[in-house]
Amino acid sequence: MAATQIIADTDEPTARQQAVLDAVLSLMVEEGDQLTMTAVARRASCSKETLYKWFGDRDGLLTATVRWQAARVRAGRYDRPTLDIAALRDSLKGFAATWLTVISSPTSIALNRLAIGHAASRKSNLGGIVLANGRFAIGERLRPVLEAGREAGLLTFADSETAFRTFFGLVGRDVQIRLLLGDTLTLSRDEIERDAARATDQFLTLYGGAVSPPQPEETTRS
Amino acid sequence: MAATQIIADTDEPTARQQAVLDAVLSLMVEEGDQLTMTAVARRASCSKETLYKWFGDRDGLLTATVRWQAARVRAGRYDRPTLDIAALRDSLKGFAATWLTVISSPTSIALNRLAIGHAASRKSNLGGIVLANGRFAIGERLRPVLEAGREAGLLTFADSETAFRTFFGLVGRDVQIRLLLGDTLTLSRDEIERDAARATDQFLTLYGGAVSPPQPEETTRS
DNA sequence: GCCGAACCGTAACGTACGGTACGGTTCTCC
DNA sequence: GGAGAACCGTACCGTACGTTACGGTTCGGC
Repeated sequence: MAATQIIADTDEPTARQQAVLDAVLSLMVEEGDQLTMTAVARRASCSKETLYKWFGDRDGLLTATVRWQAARVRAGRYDRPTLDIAALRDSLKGFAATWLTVISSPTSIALNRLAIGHAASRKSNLGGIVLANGRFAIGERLRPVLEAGREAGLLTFADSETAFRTFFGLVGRDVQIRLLLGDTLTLSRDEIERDAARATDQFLTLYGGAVSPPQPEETTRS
Repeated sequence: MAATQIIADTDEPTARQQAVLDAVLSLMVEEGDQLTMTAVARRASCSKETLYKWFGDRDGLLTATVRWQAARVRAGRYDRPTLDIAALRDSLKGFAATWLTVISSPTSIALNRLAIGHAASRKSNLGGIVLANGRFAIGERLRPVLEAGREAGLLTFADSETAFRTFFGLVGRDVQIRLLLGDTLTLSRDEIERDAARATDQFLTLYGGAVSPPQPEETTRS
């Protein structure tokens, strides 16, 4: 083996390597298609030789980039399930707003496009990594909230996974697929807040226990 | 111009050309990545020269393929809005089941992956075509049903587009993004029927007028 | 100050693939 | 049955890009 090891799955990239991965991300967002090794080397002001020494090959670089972005998104972490309806609503609304913010960000769009393109071929499970750190990670983080709500009698459902998937649908609707397909759809902070509130109210209407949500009016527009 | 015109946007492809486009579709589903002009010519038993004469270039071939598949999907067409709750429920459930069947089909997955990959670059609006014939087409077809339901007092909403987007989310949930990212998720006919019924009941719970849906129980699993 | 490791910049290589050219074959029309 | 168009199969060309190689530079350790 060479003196400098190829970056392993569990290794934390060095600061310089992180800069390279950030260059990949920025290039991915700006150029989309033209994500060549030469372009990455130029953007990151490093040599291609170094790229290959650190990441093995192009797939390794992309995989490291996806992991790097995933680690960054995983930062926020708020469990501590509470027991009153207002806190539950806030918690759900916060999740919804965060999720909408993530999926509508240029970085997420570019990353998902890349992973989806890769899912077409067999090699290197980029799609699996994105799924594990996106859709499934948020599901795992939301589950204790839902189950705490059920134990407090605020929610009624048989399977938390099914309940989460409904929430997921109410929040995301057609946003992600439209953005991925190139639809010019901008979500302002206000729209995200309103959509998050609407989805949360709808979810509570469907899964709320004895307690009824404030008013399920339909005032928000797309 | 050559004797044989390049296939125009409005032209119906000839039978032989349709066979070529079907070859593209099958190749796309089976090989995913390896959609080269040489492979298409081999699969379709035609020469590359013919491909270029008929479709101009690779993008033209892909565009024609997307249009061809879109025309095929657009076959079923059922409006005739009725006025009782049972018919409304059936109509919604039918839409939901059809949509789930479409988005979970290998052809749709491959086609959307291709269009999403293309959306990353600027050239040739494949993503727009897929959106127009998928998401937006079904929205336009469902709108009269929703508005007829509202006029009959069966549904309550301010904006049919917003109502449709909620229905869209309740039906699709995380299915499409998971499939696009390579998750092995198979939907049997029974599961599709149950999911369609669940989504319809949930939608009626949220948007039903004075009439209350039968029982909003939560028995279906994912 | 010297040595070697790490790294930068760039040139070079091999291949895959989009696109073109061309000879041979089939089909159509007269 | 002869001319020409359409088409098949294949060889060919040019380019883009992943990957490798190499000379020059910086930097930490002694």
